[in-house]
Amino acid sequence: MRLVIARCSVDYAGRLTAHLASATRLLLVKADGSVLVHSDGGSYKPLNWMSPPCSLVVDAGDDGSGTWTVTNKAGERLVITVEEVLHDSEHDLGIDPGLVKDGVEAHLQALLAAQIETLGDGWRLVRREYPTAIGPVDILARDADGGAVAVEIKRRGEIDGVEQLTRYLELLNRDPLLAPVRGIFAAQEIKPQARVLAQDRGIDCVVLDYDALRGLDDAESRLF
Amino acid sequence: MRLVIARCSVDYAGRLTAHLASATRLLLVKADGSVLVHSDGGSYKPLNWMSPPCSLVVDAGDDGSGTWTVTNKAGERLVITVEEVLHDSEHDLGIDPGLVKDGVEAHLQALLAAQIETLGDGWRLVRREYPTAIGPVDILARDADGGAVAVEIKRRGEIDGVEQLTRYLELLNRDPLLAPVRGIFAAQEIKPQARVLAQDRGIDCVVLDYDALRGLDDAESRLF
DNA sequence: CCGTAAATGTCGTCG
DNA sequence: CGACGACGTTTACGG
Repeated sequence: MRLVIARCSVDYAGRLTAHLASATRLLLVKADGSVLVHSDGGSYKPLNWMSPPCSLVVDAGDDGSGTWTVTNKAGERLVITVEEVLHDSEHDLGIDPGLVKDGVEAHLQALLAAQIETLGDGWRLVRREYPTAIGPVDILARDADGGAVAVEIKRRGEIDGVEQLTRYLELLNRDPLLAPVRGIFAAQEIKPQARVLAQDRGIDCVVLDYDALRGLDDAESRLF
Repeated sequence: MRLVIARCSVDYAGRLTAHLASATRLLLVKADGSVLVHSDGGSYKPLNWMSPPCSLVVDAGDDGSGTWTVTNKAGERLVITVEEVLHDSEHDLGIDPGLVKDGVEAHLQALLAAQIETLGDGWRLVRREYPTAIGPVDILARDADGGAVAVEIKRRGEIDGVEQLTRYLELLNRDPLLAPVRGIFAAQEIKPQARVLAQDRGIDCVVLDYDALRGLDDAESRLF
């Protein structure tokens, strides 16, 4: 990894056209050839960048001033005009073991599938990721009376999730072995607009308590 | 901006829980207190980070080893355990003039509005950003027979865009002065699933040629 | 401040 | 490799 602090201007031409006027910035060159241009503010997103795979050609004099040109196969082009170099260092980082995540939607789905009776007494899991022509429904279950129920799970329940479940329900209800299929929209948090839309479509909303689900799961695991 | 190359492990607890095993990485501390943890690969996204506003507390010995704790108001927490510091430098960057963009969806919309006859002979533009209760439709037009047409424009046409247009059409068709309103889904590229859904809803799909639209626009501009 | 839509989205997964 | 949905999405914009 190469770290350069330089006064520079930047031009990008690719999926859009963009320009950065001259200022002092961090130029970060990664081992895979990718380049990030960071300012001293904003968020984690660089002002400008080129993602790998790409190739960097540096045309610079002894003082470091000159032109960096980064291109990729799609013909996107990032041109950095370096006027003055204030810092330049190279570092060997090695390979990163990578991030381990926990607590996302997949986990919610696994927990709820394992504890489907949370939704109602006598409920049974048919299967997770139940396939339809337009994609899999998170959970298909049967209620105590044997009626089919499609469950869509989100961390944050917004309008798109209700639309998604609506499409699934429309398809599932064409299957005479399943119809009528009820819908349940389950999320840790459900936005008011999503709730209204769900209600309008006859879809029930359930707010999931992640900690409680995890706690129950731990408790049940310990019974073995 | 402070640049630190260090062997470290990282733990994040907030919207999810995540862990990075010990390895050599770049720790980037911006003037606003935000912290980015970058490896020597991946893309512009850091392995882990904390966005501003947040506060950093460093508890370290003379050799730099110790613990960095970054917290924000929402109670999210990023803990960096520094084992060894390989580089540490501070740089004054000043304020950045910021990025100037060109050539996004707004431009597509302007071009298509100026050349609405691209969609059909005798078509007239009613207005861009035609307001509805749930937000503005990109373009409202009248075809050669005077029938109302709502146009939704995307750079990449995916399923969400069709849903969006569907909601607009539902509302517009309640207006007796407009109904019946046809829908057109226009994009530089339309995904197969979006096309299928659009067809199912009676919405026509149009693939836009950005270069051709721009070319026509330039050609017409030159006539003045 | 909330809600919606766009993004040079990026990232995983699965066919 | 492409399609699709999630994301600690982030970011910009409008009410």
